[in-house]
Amino acid sequence: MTTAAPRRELLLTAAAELFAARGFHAVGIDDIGAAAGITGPGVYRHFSSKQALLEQLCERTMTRMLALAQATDDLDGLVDLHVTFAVEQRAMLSVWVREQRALSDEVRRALRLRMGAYDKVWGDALTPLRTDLDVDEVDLTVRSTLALLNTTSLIDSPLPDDRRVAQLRRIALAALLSP
Amino acid sequence: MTTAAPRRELLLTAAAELFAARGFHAVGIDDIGAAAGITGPGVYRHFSSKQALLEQLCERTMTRMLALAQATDDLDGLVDLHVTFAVEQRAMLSVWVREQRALSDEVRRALRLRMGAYDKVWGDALTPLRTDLDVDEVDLTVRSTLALLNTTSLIDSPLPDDRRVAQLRRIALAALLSP
DNA sequence: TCGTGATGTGAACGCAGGCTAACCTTTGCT
DNA sequence: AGCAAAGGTTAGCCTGCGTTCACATCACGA
Repeated sequence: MTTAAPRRELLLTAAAELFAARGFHAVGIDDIGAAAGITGPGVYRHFSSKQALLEQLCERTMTRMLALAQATDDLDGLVDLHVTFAVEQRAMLSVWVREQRALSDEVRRALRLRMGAYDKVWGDALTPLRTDLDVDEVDLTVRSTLALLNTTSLIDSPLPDDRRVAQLRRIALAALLSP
Repeated sequence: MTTAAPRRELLLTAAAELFAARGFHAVGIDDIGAAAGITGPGVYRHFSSKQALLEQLCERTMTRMLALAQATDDLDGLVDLHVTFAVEQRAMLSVWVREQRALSDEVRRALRLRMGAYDKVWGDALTPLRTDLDVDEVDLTVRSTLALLNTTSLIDSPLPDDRRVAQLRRIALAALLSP
């Protein structure tokens, strides 16, 4: 018997799946509740609103990613990290990519800031390897590559996960390093 | 004095901008009308519903892109085409990337089919150049690269358009061709 | 000049869906 | 035991917004 996953956790992961599959607006509070084994209004015992749920979701994902990235410092490691994350946390990434605008301005700004810090880690790792590019070009390169990896969450390929990861690593490194 | 743009056109471009900026659900029918110089209900003289408007938008964009791509046959040309398109039609692409799920199943399926045809043009151009990859890997490579270019529409960089285009071309070709 | 179709307007309708209210059970502490 | 807090339930409120209606206006061919 699995250790009782607290309802709050159930709700978060259920919501992530649903948002990823159908989109924030197409998912009702009742759907979220049901997916976690309770009725709609029960959700409000754990989150103050549907938006707040989305915010928690983005917040915690971003925080985790940033922490891991800051503990890594070579580009290879960063690519590995992000690719693995993109494959494992597919749902969360597709939510982040597509539902940002459903967040309050305030929260969105805060998350963008942290996203900027994440980009910076990558930029710092890439800059010494690409002396042929200026700052803005490095930045565009980093952000495009991350966009590639993130949007991957929207693609379903017949490839098994391991080969998918391998191929994505190669593509990402090519995009970053080819002069 | 500019030649009178028919209202229908005005509505389409206005809607594209608005959807891109705020998202389909956050834009009201009144907003769309206002941006084209009429009131909300007036929109229904030209489109049967808000969804139908979105559908037309996606439909026409996809059709244009596919036609252009099929008239091109080398990979360089395709990359040029898509990069240019991504920079010029930023709004449309961001709508396509993020609002697909607001479409009816029927229309979405139809558009996905055409998107598949577009991917295939790229795949056919890439396959002979990447004999080291199998079919599925070629496919993932193509789709990732397209995803990269598409999502670029969401990134704003201080780079002027021409340098942006140049850098994106390089990145895309690297992603496609580096072994 | 009149009739007709195309286009636009303000007012109002209907309803989906997020959220609140009122109430019930269970748990655990004193 | 007994009280409070946590966590669920059903019923219902209420607002926003897509859509419809009834009515003006204009362009224009007969």
